[in-house]
Amino acid sequence: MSGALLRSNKYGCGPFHLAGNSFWFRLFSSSGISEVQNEQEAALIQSTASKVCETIRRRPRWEGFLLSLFNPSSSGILHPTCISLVICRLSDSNPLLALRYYLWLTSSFSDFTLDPPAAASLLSALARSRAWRAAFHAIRSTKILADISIFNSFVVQLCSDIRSIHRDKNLLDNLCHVLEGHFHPTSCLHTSLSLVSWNSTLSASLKAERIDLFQRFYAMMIESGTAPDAPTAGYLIRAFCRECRPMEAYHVLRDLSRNGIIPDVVSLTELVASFAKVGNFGKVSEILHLMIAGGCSPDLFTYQGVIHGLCNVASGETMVDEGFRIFCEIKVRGYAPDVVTYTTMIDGLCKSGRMDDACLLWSEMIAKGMQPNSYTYNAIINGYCKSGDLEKAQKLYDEMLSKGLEESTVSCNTMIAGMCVKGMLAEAIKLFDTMPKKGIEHDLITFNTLIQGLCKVSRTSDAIELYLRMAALGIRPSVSTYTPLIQVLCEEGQVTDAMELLKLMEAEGLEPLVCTNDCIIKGFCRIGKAEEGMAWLSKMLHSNLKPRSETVNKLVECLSSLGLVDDALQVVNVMFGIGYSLGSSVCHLIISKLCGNASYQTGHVLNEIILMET
DNA sequence: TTAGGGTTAG
Repeated sequence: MSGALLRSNKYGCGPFHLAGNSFWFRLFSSSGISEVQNEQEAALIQSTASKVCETIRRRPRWEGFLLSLFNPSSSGILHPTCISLVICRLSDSNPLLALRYYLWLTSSFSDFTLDPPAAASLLSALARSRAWRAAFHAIRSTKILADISIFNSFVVQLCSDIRSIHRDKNLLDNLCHVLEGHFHPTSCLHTSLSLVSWNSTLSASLKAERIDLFQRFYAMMIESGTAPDAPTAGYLIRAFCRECRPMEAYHVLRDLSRNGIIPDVVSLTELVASFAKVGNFGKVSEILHLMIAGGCSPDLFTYQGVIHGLCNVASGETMVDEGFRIFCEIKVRGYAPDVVTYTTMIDGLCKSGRMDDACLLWSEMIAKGMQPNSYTYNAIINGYCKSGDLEKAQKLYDEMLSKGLEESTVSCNTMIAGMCVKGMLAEAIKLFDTMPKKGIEHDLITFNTLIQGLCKVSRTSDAIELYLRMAALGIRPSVSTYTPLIQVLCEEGQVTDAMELLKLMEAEGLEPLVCTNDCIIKGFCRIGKAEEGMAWLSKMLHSNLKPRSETVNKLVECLSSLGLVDDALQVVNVMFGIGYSLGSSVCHLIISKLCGNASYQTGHVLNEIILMET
């Protein structure tokens, strides 16, 4: 009985790991007792453990007097079984108190280590109550992780608590850091985590969108000699996809399939979607065939990814047709498109201007008992905004609200863009102003859309005011913020201000669009500073940027008007080099200037111009 | 027992 108590008690706590010179060891050795030898002692330890728990629960700052309340040599308070009992009991009721007791022990007795079952009990109690920071405190400041099995269950518990991981951005970093310390060559812990634990770290990193951590966990896993399995390969494929490296993911798949292993449908779906997104439909088709041949049938999500890629505007209209064909085909084959699939297809049709087909699908999904959600509404509202039917867009917007679907930054941005396109700036500004009152945040797109709208109608100072407001809100401007501002300033001849903005833009590490350079040159022409325009052109050419034909024509015209015919001819030469031709009015202007000045013997260029004219 | 998909500017 007494032996059984020592080996394991009803709390699952085994014997305390005694260092040779520990306080308790000396205490019992000196009295000739090294084990709990009878039931009387067992009862004493039980009783002391209960009293210690009571004291810790009820009295604040017990650390200062606990040892004076319980005589170490007669109460058994420092007996390993007693300590384990206290830890386990406190862990059950109040894990943070258990941790406090544990930290008190480690700080009071330098050679103290908790026995693995009690350590496991403490850590799992902290994990159960999601006290991850406290758990990491225990891990970092003590030797609590001496046993690998404790580590394994801790890792799995932490990695499955995605809510906490999302809430506390440092949790996975902490885990990675602890693991790196433990698997360091100088560490005494050489046994690796289990495959399940490693996989859970990879899965959690993906869910937290922390590919940097994924790579570190994966590197540790491989270094520690753990062989990856099919789920590992699936996670690896997904990690490569997230990094926009589908070819590397594809190579992982190839290596696996050579060995007859086909990863899960989720990772293959992500790979298919990645290739579809970049328009590599050859690879899409290859993987779909591989899936079917390997017995891992593509599902609705897989085809959804394909259709989404095909409907992408960048892919062009014919691809939307192909997307629609697949959408119809999968229905025939027994797949039941859901709200997301319908939304994707409706959005694709809207973006290619096929509003009638989009409306047919809209009715079809409702007839099938599916209710459009905010994504579906936004897609079709955007379609009507783009096609200029703002009345229909507004009607659907109101319908969306009447159905209890919430307005969002996206829905407001869509309407603001639609209003701006129609020149309804007052309405756009009104909607913009009501957003914060409704608790809807402005974002970069909101500001960019409205700034562009204001610039389009030359409300430049209002646009600049908005630009300053967004900066004050801490929203970092993007290239799309600056482009319309610089353009309108140039059009108004305020080239100095435009250059100021350009400098700000470059200071923020933003690369101006090529057309912004065109605006600057035309701006210089507008204020009669053709030579500065020419200098800017030369800068563009040195940077291998191709100006627009219209821009160079303007520059030639301006230089000619100012009588700088030599310069004008130089630019004409550049134009011919690029493959541009002179517009007829500019041509007439330069010829008249040449004829008016006999000193210009520029036969070559003149000949070319005359040839071009005829 | 579950995972993974869709909407806004340029």
